[in-house]
Amino acid sequence: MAFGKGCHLHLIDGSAFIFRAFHALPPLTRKSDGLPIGAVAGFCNMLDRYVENNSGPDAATHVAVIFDKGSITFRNELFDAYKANRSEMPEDLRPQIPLTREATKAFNIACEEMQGWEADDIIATLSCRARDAGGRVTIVSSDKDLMQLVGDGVEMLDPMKNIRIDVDGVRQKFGVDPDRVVDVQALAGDSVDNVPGAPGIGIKTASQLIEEYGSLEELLDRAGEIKQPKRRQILLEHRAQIELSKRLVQLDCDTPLDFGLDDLEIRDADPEVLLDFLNRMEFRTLTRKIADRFDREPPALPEAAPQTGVPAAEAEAPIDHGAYEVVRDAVALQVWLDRIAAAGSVAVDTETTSLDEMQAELVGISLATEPGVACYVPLAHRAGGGDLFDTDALAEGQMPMERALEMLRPMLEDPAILKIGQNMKYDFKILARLGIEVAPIDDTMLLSYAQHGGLHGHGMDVLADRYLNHQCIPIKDLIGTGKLKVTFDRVTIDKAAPYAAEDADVTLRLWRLLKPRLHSARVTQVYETLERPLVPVLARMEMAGVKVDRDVLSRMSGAFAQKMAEFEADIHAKAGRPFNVGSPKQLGEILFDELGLPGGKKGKTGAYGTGADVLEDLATEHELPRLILDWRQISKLKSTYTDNLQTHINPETGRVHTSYSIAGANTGRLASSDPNLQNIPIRSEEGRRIREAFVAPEGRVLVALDYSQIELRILAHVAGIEELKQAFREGQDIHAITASQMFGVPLDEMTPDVRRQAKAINFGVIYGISGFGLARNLRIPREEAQAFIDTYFARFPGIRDYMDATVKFAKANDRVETLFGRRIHTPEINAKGPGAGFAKRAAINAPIQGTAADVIRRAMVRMEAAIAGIDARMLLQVHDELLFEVAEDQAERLMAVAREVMEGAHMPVVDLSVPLVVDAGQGTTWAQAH
DNA sequence: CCTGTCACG
DNA sequence: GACGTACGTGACAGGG
Repeated sequence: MAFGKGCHLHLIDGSAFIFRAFHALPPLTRKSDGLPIGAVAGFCNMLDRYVENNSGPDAATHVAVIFDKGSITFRNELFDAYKANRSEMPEDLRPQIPLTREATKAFNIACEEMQGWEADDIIATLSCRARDAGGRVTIVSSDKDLMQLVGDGVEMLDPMKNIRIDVDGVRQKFGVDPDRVVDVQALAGDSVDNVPGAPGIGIKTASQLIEEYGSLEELLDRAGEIKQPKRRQILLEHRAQIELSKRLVQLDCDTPLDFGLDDLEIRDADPEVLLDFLNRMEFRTLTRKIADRFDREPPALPEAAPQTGVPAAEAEAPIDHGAYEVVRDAVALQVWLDRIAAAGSVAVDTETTSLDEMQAELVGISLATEPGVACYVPLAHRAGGGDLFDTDALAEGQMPMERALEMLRPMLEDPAILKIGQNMKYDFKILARLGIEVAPIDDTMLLSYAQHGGLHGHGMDVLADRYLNHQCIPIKDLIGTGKLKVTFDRVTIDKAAPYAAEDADVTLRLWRLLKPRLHSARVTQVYETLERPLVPVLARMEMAGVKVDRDVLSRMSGAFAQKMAEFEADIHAKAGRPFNVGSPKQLGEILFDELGLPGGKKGKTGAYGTGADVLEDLATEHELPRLILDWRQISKLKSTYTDNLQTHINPETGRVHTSYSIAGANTGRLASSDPNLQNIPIRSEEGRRIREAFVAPEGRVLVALDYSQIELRILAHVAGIEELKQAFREGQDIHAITASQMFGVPLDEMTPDVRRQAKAINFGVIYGISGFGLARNLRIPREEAQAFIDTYFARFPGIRDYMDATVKFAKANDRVETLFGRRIHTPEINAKGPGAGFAKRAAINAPIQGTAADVIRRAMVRMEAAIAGIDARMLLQVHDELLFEVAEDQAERLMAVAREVMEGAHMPVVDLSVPLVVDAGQGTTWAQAH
C-alpha cells in the first residue's frame, strides 16, 4: 500500500529508548560471557510492549525506529561546540548500541540512520513527507526538540507516561505554537546540547517575547523597542549568537534519504528470526513470552561458557523451606561431607547466641551445596519449647558438638574445598575460637561490595531481595525483639532449621550469581587483593584486641563527673535557672529566648541550632556558651569514652575487641564499631589522655605507624601537580609550600596563620571545595574564601582539571574509580536538586580517600607474612595508621619492617610519582606511641 | 526511631 | 535567581 491518506506513521526515537532502558535497569550481563546487556533487554521490552499495544484506531500502518549515527553532524560545522558538553557514552553501553539495531531488525521494524544527520532530522523529514502525503504521524519520544514538528496531523507520544502531546501540549511547554518553538529555543538556548541562546533568558522570558513580537526575526529587528534596558542590550549584543542558535535547533526537513515512506510499512516479525535473536541475548522471560504468543516452544538455551558453568538463577527452583534437611547424627553428616567433597565448594553459615563474636556460643551450622540443597546441623539448642519451661539442658536429637566439629574440621580446613559465606569474618571468628581455621573462603557480601559499592547495602536481606527476589525469614520471627528477645539456642530446632538452612541456600545462590560477574565488572583484582584476603587478617586483629586499663578509665570518669557537676552549677547560675544542659532544645530556649542572645537560627525541626560553631560565635557575647562547650567536651569524653569503653572490656581477655566492617564505607575505608576505636580523642589535650588507657602488657610496647599526608600525596599524583610532587619528594612542609605558591610569600617569611589557611584549602580540595565550606571552616567572609579558591586554582590549574574530569567520568559511568580499580558508584550524580552538589563532592573525594584506603588494605594484607618472624601483632587500623603490640626488644625491628611494607604497599600495581612516607612511634601507651 | 551533637581520619 | 553546600564514619543523649 502506498503511503497516503488514512495511513499512520509511527517514528520511534531509538536513542531515547536506549538511554531510558540503560538508566532504568540494573547493570545486567549476559550469563554466558558477561557481556553487558541491560540496555538491550530494556530496549526489547519496550519494543515488545509497543508492538503489543499497537492496535485499535490509532494503530500504525507504517513504523520506523530512527537512530543517531556518529556524533559529528552538519551542526558542528555551524558551531563546533555543539553538544560539546555531552558526557561520554558509558563504557557498558557502547557495545550494546549495535545490538539495539539488530534487535529492531529482529522485530522486523524498519531501522534507519544517516551519517551526518541526527535522528531528529530524519524524523523531521519523514514527518513532513508523511504529512504532505496526507497521512498522520506519531513521534514516539518526549524530546522537546521534536515539538517544533507537531501540528497538521503530527503528534508526539511520551512512551513512558503514555500521554499524547498535541498543539496544546506544546503550548503548555513552550507558551507558543509549534511553529514558533524554534524561536523560543533559539532565545532560551539549551545547556544539554550546548546551544548558547541569549544569556540570562529562559523559556519563560523567551515565550513572552515571541508572543509579543510574533517571531524571532521581528523581535530582533525591533529589539531597540524593548523597554527593559538589560534585556534590550542582551538581544542587541547577542544577535548573531541567537541567529546561530536558531539554525542549530531548527530541524532539517530535507534530509536526503535512501528510502521512502513505503519502505516503512508495518510487517509481522518472523518468529524464527526474533526468537533466535532473543535467545542469543539469553533473555529468558521475554523469549518465553514471545514464544507463547507465536504458540511455539522456546528454543533451547545456548551452551553456557565453561568457565562459569552456572545455570541461570532465574531458572533455579524457588526457595523451599520444606526441602531442607536437619542433620542429627554422624551418618547423615557424612553424607553431606561426601556431597561437599564432590562439589568442591559449600556455603556455610553459623548460628550463635550473640552478634558479638567474642562472646557468642555456637548453636548450629548450616550447609548448602546447590540451590535448594541445604541442611541445618543443630548442635546446642536448649530443651523446652521456647517458652517458660525452657531449661539449660540440651534438646534431643543433636550431635555432640565435639563430634560434629571433628567431622567438619577437615572439610572446613581443606584447601581444595571453597567455603562460601555471607560476612565470612563472623563465621571465621566463631570457628577460630573453637580451634578451626576456615580456608579458603569466598564472601558474597564482599563480592557484592566489589561490584556494586555505592549502589546499595550488602547485607544478605538486601542482596536476596535484589538478586533473588526473595525475602528472607526475619530473625525477629524466631528470637523476638526488645524485652522478650531470646538467644538463638532458645529457638526450637524445627523453627531454627528453615531459617538457618535458608541462609546457606541464599548465600550459595548469591555466590553463583555474583562470582561469575566479577570479571566482566573488572573488579576481580579488587576482590582478590583488597577484600577477600582482608577477612582473616581483620578477624585475627579483632580477636587479638587491645589492652585497656580499666583503672585509668575509671579514675578519669570520676574526675570528669566532678568537673561536670562544677560546670553544671556554674551554668545553672549563669542561665538564671536549672535546666538539662544536655538538651539542645532547652539550651536553645535559654540562650535565645530567655537571655536574648543574637543569631538564634531555627533548623527545619523548629529547634534552635546550638552546635559548637554557633556557641563559639556566641562566646564573645556571654559567658554561658563557653561553659556549655567545656561541659559538652567533658560529657562526651565521659559518656562515650571513659564510661562506655569500660563496658567493652572482655572479661576473659581483659582487652577491647572492636569489630571492623569491610563493606560498610562507600569509599573502601573500614569502619569500626562496638566500640568504635577509630575515633578515640587526640586533637584536644584533655581527650588525648584517653589514649593513656590503651596500654601494652608487661614486657611489650605499642608501636604506631601512620602515613604522612597520604591523601594529599595521592591528589598530587593523580592531578599531576609538579610543584606539589616536588615538595613531597624533597620532604618539605606541604601546607607552607601551598601558601607560598598561592600568596607569593617566601618560605622563611611564612606566618602560622597564612599556613593555616593554606592547610584548610588543601583539605578543602580533597573534599570538593566550595566557597561556602571554606568560609565556614576558616571563619572568614565567603567572598574572601572564594578569592582564595580562585587563587588556588589559578596557581594549580591541574587540580581543577582533575576535578572536572572526575565529575565528567562519574556522570558518564555513574561511578568513579581508585587507582587500584575499586569502583565506587555515584548513583545520585546525575540527579537534579541539592543532592547533585553532594554527589559531585563525594565523587571528587572518593578516588582520593578510596585510593588511600586501598593502599593501607594492601599493607595490612602483606603485613602478617612480613612480621612473621617478629613477636608482634597488628591490633588496630585507623584509616592511615596501624597500631601494633610487640615484644619490647623487637620494637625497632618491627618499626623498620612494617614501615617498609606500608611505604611500598602500592607497588607493583601502582607506581606513584610521589613517595609514601610513614611516621612511627612507640611507647607503653597509645598516647606515647604517637 | 530520628535528630543534633561531636569524636576521629 | 535562589538555595544550600566542604568528604568519610559511629556513639550518645534527648525527645517524640
